[in-house]
Amino acid sequence: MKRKNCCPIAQALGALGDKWSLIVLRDVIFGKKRHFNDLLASPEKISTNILSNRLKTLQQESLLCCSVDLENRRSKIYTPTEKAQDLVPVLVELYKWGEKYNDRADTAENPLQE
Amino acid sequence: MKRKNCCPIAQALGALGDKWSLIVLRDVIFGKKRHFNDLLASPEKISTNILSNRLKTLQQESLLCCSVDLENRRSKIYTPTEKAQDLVPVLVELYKWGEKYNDRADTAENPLQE
DNA sequence: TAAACCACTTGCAAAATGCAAGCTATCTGA
DNA sequence: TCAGATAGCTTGCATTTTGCAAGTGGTTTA
Repeated sequence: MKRKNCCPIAQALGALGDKWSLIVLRDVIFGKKRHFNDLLASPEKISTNILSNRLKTLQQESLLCCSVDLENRRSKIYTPTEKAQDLVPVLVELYKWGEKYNDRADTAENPLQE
Repeated sequence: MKRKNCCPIAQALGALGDKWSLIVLRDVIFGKKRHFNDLLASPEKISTNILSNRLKTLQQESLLCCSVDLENRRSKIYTPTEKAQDLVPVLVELYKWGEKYNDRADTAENPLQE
């Protein structure tokens, strides 16, 4: 969603305010996932067409860049840009909030641990 | 979207990961908007049915509470809960990110100024 | 008491998401 | 060398969410 001429929060949500973008970025940034199938394997069960679409739009937003794996040419590598790395504080605050109000945060996985 | 047994980020996005929830919360928290028509008037142009639906789901998530304006009984007052106030750091980080990567942050409104 | 106001609801179209199957290029093992 | 496996998709179609416009029903104001 294009949201020019509006407040920075709305601008940010124009790029990130959907069901999957921040999940994908979480996995790329914290989970260090780099391949399509890695991202597919997340517990949130994104489907292939949505993931494919999200990877495209995130590249268009300059949040991911894509390169070919030199040792395995059928494989592509998705890496977060600096713009994506700058979302770490957002994700950390989301994490803290989710943890505080999550019914059972104790049993959940923790993607922030490296 | 219910997302039990999953990471806090996904949990948070289950409540907030749509096109409008954080916009509404931004206006209630920073814009101090309290009435249906105030929220409708935001520059992002939410439509009445979506706003109505969002106000319901945000109440179900315990993010907003609703009361009747005692001085004007046709009017309802929506106020943020503590759970919603705890989103301030998330919104602030989103604001900073949006500002950094916004084409024209200079001309935008600033809902964080009170 | 008629008109305006506030907070919606309804109907319908368009866009996003979800599921399953299939497709193409690359690679691996016999 | 060639059948099968693998990686990264695409396609088709159903369901859900969003978007727009018009209408509704109490409340208040003139």
